[in-house]
Amino acid sequence: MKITARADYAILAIFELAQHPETIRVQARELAKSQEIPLRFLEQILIQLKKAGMVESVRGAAGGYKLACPAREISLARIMEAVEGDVTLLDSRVKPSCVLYKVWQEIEHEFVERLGSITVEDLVRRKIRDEGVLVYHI
Amino acid sequence: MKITARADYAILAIFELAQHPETIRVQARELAKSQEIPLRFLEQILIQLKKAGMVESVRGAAGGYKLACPAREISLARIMEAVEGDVTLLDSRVKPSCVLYKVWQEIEHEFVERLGSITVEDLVRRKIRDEGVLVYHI
DNA sequence: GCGAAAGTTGACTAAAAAGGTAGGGATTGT
DNA sequence: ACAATCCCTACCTTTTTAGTCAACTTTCGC
Repeated sequence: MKITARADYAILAIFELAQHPETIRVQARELAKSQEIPLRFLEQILIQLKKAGMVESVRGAAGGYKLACPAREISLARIMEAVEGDVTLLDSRVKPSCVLYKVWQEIEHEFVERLGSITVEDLVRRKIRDEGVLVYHI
Repeated sequence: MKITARADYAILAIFELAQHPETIRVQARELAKSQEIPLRFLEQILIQLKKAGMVESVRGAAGGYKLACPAREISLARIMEAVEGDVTLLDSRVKPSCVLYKVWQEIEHEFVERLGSITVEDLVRRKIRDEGVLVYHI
C-alpha cells in the first residue's frame, strides 16, 4: 500500500514540465537534477509517459521534453496508470462471490476517481496560490 | 498500490470469526481451510491480530480463536494497520515543502477514513442481506 | 556531410519486500 | 502421559523495486 518511486517521480517530472512555458523543451538531465531523480531511471519513466501520450520529445542536440497535451488533461490517475500498468487494489485472492470483493471494488473505484479528479493543472494552480509565483521563466 | 496478501487474509479470517457465535472458538486450522489460507502463514497473522487486541486465543487441545471485541469496533483500517504497521501512501520522496505533499496527504487521509468507516459488522450485515443466511451455526 | 550532443532501448543486477515454510517450545483438555 | 493446539524464531523462495550500463539512433550546428 505504498506509492512507488516510479509513480512519484513520474508525477514530479510532469509537474515540473507543466511549470515551464509550452514552447520550452526541458532536458531529462535538467529534470533529474532539479527533482533529484536518478537520470537513467527517469529516462525510463519518460519513455513510459511518452508512450502514454503525456509528453513528447525532440531528439538530438537541443532536444528535450515537453507536455504533449494541456496540463488540465493529465490527472494523477492517468500518470499512475501509465507507469504502473493499472491502478488496482485487489489482487484476486478474494473470490468475486465474497461480499468483501464488492466492498473492495467500491473503495478502489472511489480511490481511482479521486486520483482522476486531480490534474497537473490543479497542482500548478495550488502552487501559484500557495507560493505566489512560478519558478520557471522563458 | 496493491493490498497485500497479509491484509487480505487477516480480513478474511476476522470476517469468518465474526460469523461464528461469540461463544465458539475456531481453530486456525479451520480458518485456514475454509478461507484457503496457508496455515503457518495464517498463524503468524493471527498473532499480529491478537497483539492488536482484535482476537483472543485459548491454547492447548480444544483451543482456538474468537473475536476479542464486538465486530462493530473492528474496521478495515484497524486490521490493515495491525498487519502492515501503518497505512500510508507516501514514502518520503516528496518533500513536505512541495505542493504535491499536501495533496497526497489529503488523499491518504480520505482513503484511511474510508477504510475506517467499514467495520466487520458491516460486512456481516451485507452478507446476510445479500445471501439471506448466516453459514455458521452452533 | 560530419561530428557532437542528446535521446532511446533493452538487457542486466542489486536490494528489499512479499509470501510462505519449518522446527521446536509452551499450554491445555482428556 | 499424550495429543492437539497455539506461539515464537528463523529461514527460504519468489517477485517487485529501483537503479545501472553499454550500445544505438536521431538531430543540430557548422
